[in-house]
Amino acid sequence: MEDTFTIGELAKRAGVNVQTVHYYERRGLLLPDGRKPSGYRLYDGGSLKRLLFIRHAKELGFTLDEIKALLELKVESTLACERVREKALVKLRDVEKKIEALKSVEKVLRELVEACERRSPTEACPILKAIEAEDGEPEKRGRK
Amino acid sequence: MEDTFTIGELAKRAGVNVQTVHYYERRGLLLPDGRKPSGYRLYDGGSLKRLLFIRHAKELGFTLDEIKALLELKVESTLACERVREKALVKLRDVEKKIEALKSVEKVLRELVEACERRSPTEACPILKAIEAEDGEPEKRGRK
DNA sequence: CTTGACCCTGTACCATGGTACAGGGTCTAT
DNA sequence: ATAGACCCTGTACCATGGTACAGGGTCAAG
Repeated sequence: MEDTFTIGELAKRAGVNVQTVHYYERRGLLLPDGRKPSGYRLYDGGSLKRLLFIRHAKELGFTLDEIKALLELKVESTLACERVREKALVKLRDVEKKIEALKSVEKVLRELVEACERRSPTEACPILKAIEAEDGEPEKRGRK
Repeated sequence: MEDTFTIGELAKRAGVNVQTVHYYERRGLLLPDGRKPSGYRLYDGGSLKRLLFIRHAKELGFTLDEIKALLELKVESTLACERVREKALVKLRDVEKKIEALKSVEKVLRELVEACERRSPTEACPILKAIEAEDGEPEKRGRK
């Protein structure tokens, strides 16, 4: 009936390690529910859920600070849903942007690799040539 | 005809700042072509190309260590092309994997936001519920 | 010949998300 | 009652890619 456990068990159940739980505590994301007289931290099922929440949110690309904010929103639960949705939406736009950026990188890399396969044996490496050439700001030379 | 310039000019032409050039030097990516008697570093057009190469390769998602390896391959140029292609290919697979991971994150976030919009006003926030529920390892309870 | 912009070296610091270690105390099984 | 596994606090360290600052020297213009 005492469904409380030590930090080691909590960590194992959540699939993180003990120092990480300490770290989250330092960062204000997860406080123990109590302490034994010896000073050992005690956690209950709610803590485990919270820790799993942290882990899952991290997988969705939220930073620890963002997760902290989400956890704080949970507390003032009723009005929070709209704000949670907004945060998720912002994160969604973020993720979409990252995907677009990576896709253009992917395209360039793919073209480079293909150019490399097509090259005649005497030519210099087209990948290196291409990376050199690809330019951002022309910036005319001539001293300032 | 002395087409050499100081670190400040090099940095400006490449669009990075001076400390970054120092940093790349510490990391072994870009050494000055010489020094003035005063100790001022001198760079030439080749350095600029090299620095731009670094910048572009970074945009393609290579780390500084990987870029260093590419630059070293350039030196032993002839046989290098195949190895450059392999590195680019590895990076391409990397990028593809990142895109896939982000897409599944995108999907989850999108579903959450949509669920949130559909929810009846009395229900708790479905995003928070979903993040809690989403589980990795069930790991039956009962102490070890 | 002084002022300001630039350069030098060396070191420390930033964020991010942890990991590791030192020097203890506690708990549990044998 | 002692070994080994676990816990405590506090601090330092890791990678990554820089940025900033201190305490100087140099260079060009006016």
